[in-house]
Amino acid sequence: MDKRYNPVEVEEKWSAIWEKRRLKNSGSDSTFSQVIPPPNVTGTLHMGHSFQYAIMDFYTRYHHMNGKDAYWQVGADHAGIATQMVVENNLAKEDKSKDDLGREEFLKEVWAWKEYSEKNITSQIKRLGCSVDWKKYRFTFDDDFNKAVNKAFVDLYKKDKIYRGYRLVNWDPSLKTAVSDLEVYRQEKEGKLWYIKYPLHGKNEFLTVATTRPETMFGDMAVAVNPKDKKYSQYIGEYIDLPFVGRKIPIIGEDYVDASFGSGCLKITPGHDFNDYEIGKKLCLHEVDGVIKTSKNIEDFEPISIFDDNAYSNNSVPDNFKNLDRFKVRKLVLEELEKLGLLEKEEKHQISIPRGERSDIVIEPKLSYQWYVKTKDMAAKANEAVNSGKIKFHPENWLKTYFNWMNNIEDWCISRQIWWGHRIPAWYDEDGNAYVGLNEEDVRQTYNLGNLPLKQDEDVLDTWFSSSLWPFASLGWPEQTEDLKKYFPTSLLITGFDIIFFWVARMMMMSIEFTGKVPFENVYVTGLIRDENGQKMSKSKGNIIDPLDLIYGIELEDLVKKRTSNLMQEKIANKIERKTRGQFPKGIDSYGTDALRMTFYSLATHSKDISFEFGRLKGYRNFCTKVWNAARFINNYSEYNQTFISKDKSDEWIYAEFNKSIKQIKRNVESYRLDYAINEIYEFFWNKFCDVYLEECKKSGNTENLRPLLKEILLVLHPFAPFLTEEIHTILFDDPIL
RNA sequence: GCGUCCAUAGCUCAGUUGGUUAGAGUACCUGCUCGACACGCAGGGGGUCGUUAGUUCGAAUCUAACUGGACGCACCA
Repeated sequence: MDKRYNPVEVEEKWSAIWEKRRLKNSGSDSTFSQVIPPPNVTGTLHMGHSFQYAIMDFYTRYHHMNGKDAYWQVGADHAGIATQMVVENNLAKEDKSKDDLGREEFLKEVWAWKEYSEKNITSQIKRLGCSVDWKKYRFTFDDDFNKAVNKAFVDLYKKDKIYRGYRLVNWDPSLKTAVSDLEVYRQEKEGKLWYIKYPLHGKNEFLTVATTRPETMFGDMAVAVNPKDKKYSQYIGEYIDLPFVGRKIPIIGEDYVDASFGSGCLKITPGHDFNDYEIGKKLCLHEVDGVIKTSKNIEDFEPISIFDDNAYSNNSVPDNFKNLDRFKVRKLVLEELEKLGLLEKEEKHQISIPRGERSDIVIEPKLSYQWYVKTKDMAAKANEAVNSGKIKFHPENWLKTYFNWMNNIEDWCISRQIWWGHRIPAWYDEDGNAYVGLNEEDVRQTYNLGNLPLKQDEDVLDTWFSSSLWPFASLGWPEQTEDLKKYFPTSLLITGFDIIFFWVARMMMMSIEFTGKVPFENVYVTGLIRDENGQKMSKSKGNIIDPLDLIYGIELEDLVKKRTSNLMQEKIANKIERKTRGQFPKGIDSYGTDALRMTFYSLATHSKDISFEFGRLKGYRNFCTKVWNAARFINNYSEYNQTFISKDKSDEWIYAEFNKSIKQIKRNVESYRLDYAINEIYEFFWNKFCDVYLEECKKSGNTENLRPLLKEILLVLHPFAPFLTEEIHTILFDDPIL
């Protein structure tokens, strides 16, 4: 044995062995199962993945060693929008767009990328020593999974839990697709509130409306005032002549209007604002010969849409405002209003702008046909499972976050106007009637359509729709496979708090819907890995650490290159380079996977942000060396007991301490406190076993118990540091642990 | 607006039911090349536990207010 432990060599050896095997306790009637949150095939894995996989692997090995039939389902996610964006960006570098290629050719490109990314990801998972069965690998867009997705869609449709609706959605003008509420974030910003004078019809008077979005005035269909507002209530029933357009729009009374805000008059633009849409719907606003009318018939409701898919003004606006970007329209509208003397004033105003989480572009509410899942009933059932204790959250306080969202859940828009994803299993005839079925043949038979020309829906499903089926579909559903029977519901789900709504809640709803069972019994919600200052790791901040660089180490020049290449803004490269050189003047050392794993466990506290810190990593690398050297020392004694037999006070003491530690560790592991657990074994090994017991043994010469005790310790340590312990165990006992 | 979380050593964090002198890793200081390990050993310094008031025999821990910070949800045009 070398004086220093060389993790890289040892780890490469064992990970190559482990990737070919499958942990099995087939005789056991008690199982432990979990599914991997399938990583997106968008590139490579980051620290957050490594962190969570380290914990998942811990639990898999731990339960396996405790006699359970432990199973960890592995796989990857096709990640619709995210992956499509990566491939589109790659094409853009060659000055090509997806439309140049066409749908079929483009999808070929995406599949090629998927292969590339998948190879990276799987090799990384293997390198971390994850005990998964690679023969059971699943991809959310493989053929069987596609069937499961179609079946889920069709079943929900038949149960009237999926419907198609024409309404306002969050439209991403850069991706040109609808996105769900969750995929929109709000940016707080200082904006402006413009006061615009709207001329009253047949009078030489004006009503002043206040708006943050003057460009949408072409879509105005009413002006609303509060009926209790004495200043304006007399105008209810009169009309406005909408400037530029000449449309006659009614002045209506609406309790929703806050008389004290702005001018107290609110312009109603049902085609471009969610609140206005609701008001417009209530009054069934529609235009007849340049006049907006109200009615009691919901069929009449017809909002005016003034932007196209790119958020450029369309034919519903006057000629000189046509075919312009919405922000240019705004500028022009303000200029023209000014010229007409209709712009009364502008005020500074705090606004929150909706932006697409992927594209960062300002979301434009847009009228369109989309598919929706009715969520209220499903959410109620999921909540019931939580309330009855069938699903437990760890730590529990995440329940509040969960309920906060679930109790106010809205229908889920699941259609996306992109190409990479599960095509919606709906077919249309020439009149636009939709038929839903597993495939075209199924549709023709079910609806008795004969040879009627049919065209499949061009849209694909939200990625989270397929992800929500993952816990059971990855195990074989809708087939009643052995795996499904044995490992479902799964025991544990380990995931970050950031996807409780996106994923955890939706898995719960879908699982109960389709299997009648909860998807998992326990949810261990982890924090998110941040840099050493608690900052989110991102390419643009230049603070990304690749877990592989911690395992293998990296030269400074390579690290600088890695951090400064492919930046969106070239300007920040210098800053990042300086920062990197300052922080890592000698590059990054090689620490090995076990040290990294143990660092992750020690950081797995119950806080939301987890600052990754090199001090810890160094400490655990030192610990690995310590364990190695203790083993090397013990290996020098050729006489030893087969099992631990207490001979003196020192023996009794260490064995009692060891048993205390084992008990603590068990307790901590079961309560999802791996930070306590790792600390316990660390402290026992270093402070008690090495510093005290080993020294006592040297003095007394009673060294026969060292070897059997080390063997026992290695077993306890194994799920924390699998490579190191396997190597030592094999050297000293000529036999691997697992 | 509603809600959640955080503030403890230079740094990053624990503090598991309210109970001795508040802990760990790292960094720092002083000795040690003495046969496992200098990625080590033996010592050491370093904290008014964000502020204030309260509950209590006893508070880092419970309560309230405040200050500073992170985040989630819903939003007034």
